[in-house]
Amino acid sequence: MGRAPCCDKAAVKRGPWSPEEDAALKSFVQTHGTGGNWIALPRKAGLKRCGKSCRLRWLNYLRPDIKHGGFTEEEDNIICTLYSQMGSRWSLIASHLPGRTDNDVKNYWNTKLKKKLVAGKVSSFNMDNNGGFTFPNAAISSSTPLPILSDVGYGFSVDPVMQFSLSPPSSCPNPDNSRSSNIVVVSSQQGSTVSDTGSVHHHLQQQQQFSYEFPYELINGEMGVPSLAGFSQAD
DNA sequence: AAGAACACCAACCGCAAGGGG
DNA sequence: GCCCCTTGCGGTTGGTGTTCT
Repeated sequence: MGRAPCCDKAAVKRGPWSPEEDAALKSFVQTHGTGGNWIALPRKAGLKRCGKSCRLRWLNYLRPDIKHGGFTEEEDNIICTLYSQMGSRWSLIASHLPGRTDNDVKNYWNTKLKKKLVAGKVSSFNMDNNGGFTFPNAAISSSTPLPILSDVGYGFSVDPVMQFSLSPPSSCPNPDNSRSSNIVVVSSQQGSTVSDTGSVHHHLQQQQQFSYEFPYELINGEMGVPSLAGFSQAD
């Protein structure tokens, strides 16, 4: 026996919401509230929808404080910073962006921001005192302190041998901070993507600099525009 | 002009956590 | 402590519109 479905799928409507359903849900919630029970709500509101579907529709679309439309550069940077700190915790990230939903942020990341980062169009980041990273609107250079994160692009121009440096925060919470990192370097050239990987174990102490030289191969005699696609901490 | 490929995003699915009995 | 129900979350899918060939 599998898990019992949350509702009778044969009896509920699925797919896109009609304006009438939206109006019915919105009117009901604004008049009666959710009553703390989404499962019972569709029946009370006269909707042939699953409670989960109603909840999602309300939270992601019908709530009055929802902000529709494009993300600002400031929102981009907030998302990047928070993603570098806590990964795909979309609801937490969205809680820092008034009017944005976790679904919005997730979709935006997956469809646009990730590509933007890999293309190096988003500002670089700096380590903060808590070991996290921020994305100031600063020019990117290969000497900028590197982040510890995964799946985030980092654009810069380099020599065939790239040298990265990582500065621990001035008030490093763990002065004996030993880390193993994986590095993925991706180069986007016309019509192709070239990647290479490396790993390094480093031992960070307060005020100590770490650097790693990554031998970057020339492909077909031409250097593309490489970016650091992943620099992740391995525990 | 038409079909293919791509991009976007709303919605669904399944799992985990939390709370009440 | 256990079970059941509900909510919340993140990953994924699928429909639709747009761009490319």
